[in-house]
Amino acid sequence: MPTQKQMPRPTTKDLAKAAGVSRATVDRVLNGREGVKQKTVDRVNSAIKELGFVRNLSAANLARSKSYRFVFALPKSGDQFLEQIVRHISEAETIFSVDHISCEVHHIDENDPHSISAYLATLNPDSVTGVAIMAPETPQVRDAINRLQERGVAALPFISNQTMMDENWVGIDNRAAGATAATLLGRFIHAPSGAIMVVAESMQSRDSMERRLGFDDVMNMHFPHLRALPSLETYGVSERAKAIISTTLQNNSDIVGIYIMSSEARGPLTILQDVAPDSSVVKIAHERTPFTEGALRFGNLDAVIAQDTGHLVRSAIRRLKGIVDQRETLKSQEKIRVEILLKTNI
Amino acid sequence: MPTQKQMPRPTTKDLAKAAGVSRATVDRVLNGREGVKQKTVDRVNSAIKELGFVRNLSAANLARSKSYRFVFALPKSGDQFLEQIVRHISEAETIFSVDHISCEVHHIDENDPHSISAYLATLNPDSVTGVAIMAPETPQVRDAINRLQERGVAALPFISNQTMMDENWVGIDNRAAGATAATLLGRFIHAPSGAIMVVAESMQSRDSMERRLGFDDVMNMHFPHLRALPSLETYGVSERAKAIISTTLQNNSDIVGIYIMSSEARGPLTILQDVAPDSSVVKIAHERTPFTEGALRFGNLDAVIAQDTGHLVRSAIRRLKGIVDQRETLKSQEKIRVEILLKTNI
DNA sequence: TTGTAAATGAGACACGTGCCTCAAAACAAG
DNA sequence: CTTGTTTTGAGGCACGTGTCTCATTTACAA
Repeated sequence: MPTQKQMPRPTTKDLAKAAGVSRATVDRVLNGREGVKQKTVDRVNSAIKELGFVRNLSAANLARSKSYRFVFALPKSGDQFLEQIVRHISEAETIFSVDHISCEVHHIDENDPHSISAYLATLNPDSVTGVAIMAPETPQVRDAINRLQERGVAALPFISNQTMMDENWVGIDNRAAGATAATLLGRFIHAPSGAIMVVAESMQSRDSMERRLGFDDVMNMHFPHLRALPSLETYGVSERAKAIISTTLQNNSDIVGIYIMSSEARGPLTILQDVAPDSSVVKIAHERTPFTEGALRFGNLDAVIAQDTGHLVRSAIRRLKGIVDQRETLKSQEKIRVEILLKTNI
Repeated sequence: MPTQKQMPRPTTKDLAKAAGVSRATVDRVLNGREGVKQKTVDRVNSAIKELGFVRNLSAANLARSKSYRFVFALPKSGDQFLEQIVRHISEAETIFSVDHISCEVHHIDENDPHSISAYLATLNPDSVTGVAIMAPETPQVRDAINRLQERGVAALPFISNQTMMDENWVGIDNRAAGATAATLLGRFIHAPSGAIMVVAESMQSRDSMERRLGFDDVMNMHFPHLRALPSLETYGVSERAKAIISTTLQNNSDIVGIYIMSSEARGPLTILQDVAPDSSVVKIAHERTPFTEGALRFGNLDAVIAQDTGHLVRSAIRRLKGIVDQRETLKSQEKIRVEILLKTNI
């Protein structure tokens, strides 16, 4: 029974001894204080490597009685998807409280980049450790994010993507999401030909555009017998939605599939059930909400493309904390998956 | 700008003051030492509620310089699924090291319940904090798990389910997984009728049985035009697999779909490609591995039903830690999802 | 009332790190 | 060499909790 010796982790004291300096100097190096000769810095750093020293974060946070205060800047509009997110934020707070993390939701006007950037400008490191920002991409917001980071507040685009943020955001690959919707529609539809209605809230947003791109890619490539119609934009107004949806249905008697791209499926789907209650049409929507779950169960939806909102929230928190602590986060854990929900795996 | 006051969390000192006792007594109550009058215990407990006191785990662990040592008891057989798990265990170790958690893999002979229970009997709280056990259900193993817990070692069934463990295990709902496979097969197959071949490693295991049950449920209910054949058991032997698969193909010329139920898809799928390379047959397998990913990309598989191995591992670690710390874990986070992978959302 | 056991309190030290002060040592420039 | 500056060391206190010891108080039975 070869039980490995349980070597305790080296401490700053061990470090000091190994580097032949005092604990005070070790502290100076570890916390980047100035007034240390380069040679000494090097000596300490190589001792760190040699011993495999990692600072004990709990002890450090205890000593400076540090706590993390994160803000989620979310759009005002209260659709079910956002409700889920808010719910998961408070849920996450309970489990992250052991790490002294607290979270707060701040509602922003997603259509007013100026007010968003003004709000972000008010945040300072003393009161807020980090922000997760869900807002459409605009130059103002991007600048505000950069300035936040310079000021020492961690900032992270959340769900809504921002160009040039590349790896540095939390959310799904929307192109893959659209492609997945197309694949499912294509394979679920048995008709030899027909049209597919695509409903969006607005095609202005980067997310919608990417979804549509991925959708069209797959449609053109693999299902040329199906005709994807131009995206209908509801602008979140139900009268308008009703009008354009019923017009489209009238003008295209061969509709065999419907792709609801927006994160709020309730409106369009309810209208569809009013206008065309029969329907052997294949229907796919986005995001898990109480409504889409119900629709899946009752067979009013055939599939849902979703991102796990709980995971989104926890991932954002972990990554904000990672930025603050200057630690890497685990990529494989933080990747948000494009989930497919059927009646059987809700 | 209503900045909330950042009230620091109450400490044991505050508790003592509030309860009108000394810190020593607070400690006696908090850590369940005896020799405290019931009345005093009550007084402290109500003070805890009143103040909303939660002990600072990092400080506590620092004080007793506690660290967690978890063992993953995994089958010997080295299929790709297990390799993924092992990989994710070492990956998880890096991110959990900040919590002073270390993990170790111990290989067990999954077909020898006696040796498994003998191994588990050797574990004691001094060297091992908790074990995640992946082993088929047997009375011996179940007993060994119970005895572990009595001895103060956290124990958690892992991936392989055990009856009566109910909520207390880490893994997917295999019935739902089977049902999901059936739904996808049913909807992907456009033929008006035909047979479906079902390949398993063995139907002895609880997991296989549950998958088959869920599969048949959906098949019978929603796709009566398809005929699911009896499960073929490969016993992990490739000669046998080859024989029974080709026989089945010969005897059923109308096969339109294949469901590979085992966690190792490579064997059966390779054989299929040898025996029947053309194939417009719809094929679905389990578990994400380098092999199944490749097969999805090349179109040799139409879908994969998977459980996120990284999530499985991290969930097990969190839950073991939860048991040790006597804290609740977040159900919504620990639920392992039945994932559907297509070419587009790998 | 006394004796004894049970219950509680007071205090110290430890865990690993941050942060501060003050003195000592090393170094540079004149 | 002296003077002034930079670099380093020694040491202490703090963070919140665990775990001792020893003294003191309280409760209860004789």
